[in-house]
Amino acid sequence: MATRVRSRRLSEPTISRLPVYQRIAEGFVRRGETRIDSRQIGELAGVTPTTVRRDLSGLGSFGTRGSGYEVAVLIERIADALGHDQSYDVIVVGVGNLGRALVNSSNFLIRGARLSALYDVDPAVVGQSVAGHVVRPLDALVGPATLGVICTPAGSAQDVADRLVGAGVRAILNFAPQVVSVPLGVAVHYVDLSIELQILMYHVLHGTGPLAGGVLHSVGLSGGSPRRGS
Amino acid sequence: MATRVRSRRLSEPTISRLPVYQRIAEGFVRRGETRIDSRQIGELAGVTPTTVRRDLSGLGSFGTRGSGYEVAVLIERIADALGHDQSYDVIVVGVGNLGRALVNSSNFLIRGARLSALYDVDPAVVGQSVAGHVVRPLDALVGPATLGVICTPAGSAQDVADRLVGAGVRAILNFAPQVVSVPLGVAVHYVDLSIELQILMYHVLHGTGPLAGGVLHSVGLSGGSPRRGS
DNA sequence: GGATGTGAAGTAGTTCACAGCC
DNA sequence: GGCTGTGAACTACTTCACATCC
Repeated sequence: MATRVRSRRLSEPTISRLPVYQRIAEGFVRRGETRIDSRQIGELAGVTPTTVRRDLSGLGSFGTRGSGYEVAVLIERIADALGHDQSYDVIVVGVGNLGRALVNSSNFLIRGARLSALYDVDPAVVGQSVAGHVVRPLDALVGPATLGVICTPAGSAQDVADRLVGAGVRAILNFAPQVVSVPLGVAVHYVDLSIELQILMYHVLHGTGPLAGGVLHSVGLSGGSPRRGS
Repeated sequence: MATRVRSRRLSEPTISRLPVYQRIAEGFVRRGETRIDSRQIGELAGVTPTTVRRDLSGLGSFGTRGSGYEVAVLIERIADALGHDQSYDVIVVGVGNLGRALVNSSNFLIRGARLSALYDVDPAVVGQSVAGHVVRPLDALVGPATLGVICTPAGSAQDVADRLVGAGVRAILNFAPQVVSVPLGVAVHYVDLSIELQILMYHVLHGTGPLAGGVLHSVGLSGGSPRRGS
């Protein structure tokens, strides 16, 4: 059952905004609201109402002219588009400060994500129990898992990425400040803390306030050389 | 001395890639290389050579036709554009798992960023010494500082943002899963871990491999209603 | 020859403006 | 009246293709 198409392909910015809309809708549910309109969503998400409507129109036409969207349906549709009915296994490699913080964070492993195993190279860390999992040695890394998280230093990132791909991982979230190369078909996203700070400082220095704040969205290019297919 | 214009306004995607190029160039320096070309940078950064050249052309014309860029000059120019000669104070609010991990991370506070103070509401945490700073109570939050980092739960994020702005902070990095509203002129970037996972899962489910990976960059809209621009 | 720097073309995303429906 | 959904216009970013210079 490959699900009925699960809506057509959405753009990257749209995909990154849908979870925000969904969170807003959940807030409405919690407050007992039953309907929401694009202006309200936009206000809370920091985007224009038009953008909200354009984003949602990609999920099919389920709003009501004159009165907005039913929150329950909205949540449902976004969950469906994002595949929240699926659950999936997450491997975390690198159990230092950051790795530990992530697996213990209440914001991290939600909506179907399930921690499958933790790995590290450091013999002092291997064998420890973290978030209910015994940390295993990196050499023991095996699948299956859907998603891998890299929390190692930059120098190990490529090696870890290769191992993750070898274990069948289809997507990687990389916290190491290092671009990694992966085969086509594997998605990689980067969270680079020092770069975020540098970007913000650029705005401070150049007074780029006008278009301040923002809902996160990420973009990017690949591993292998982008053209000439790899 | 407002520095001579510091090059013209760069696009958001360009700004987010420059630190990556710089890191690559520093790797070359470390290996004793003295020159680098756009193809090499692009390969390692995961973007096309054209994009690299377009990005760098915004910093002025300092390459040499036929042989690329001198690494030392490249690093210099990027540092100049990004304001790396400035140092600035960072306040971190919320000293839970994540806040702790950040301030202890070697990737976080670099290139001019200087930890100025840590705050928390939890009396059990206040008074503790973390990363060489005694955690202070949130009510004692005062400036001056340039940049604030929010590592609190979502519910406190807006309150903390208001306090940070009150303390004179010009830019905020928000790890709480909550869009915050700030005055025009204050930049906010979001790092939302669960959203990153959800985006990756979307790609896994839809087999969006072709244009895989990606250097993170975030954007967004602000606080006030986005239209009616000022 | 070889790589930069950049007009011109192409592609993606956002915003406008309004027809359509409740 | 009010708000959705969407063609059309616009803006932003990327990629092509090549003149230019070492």
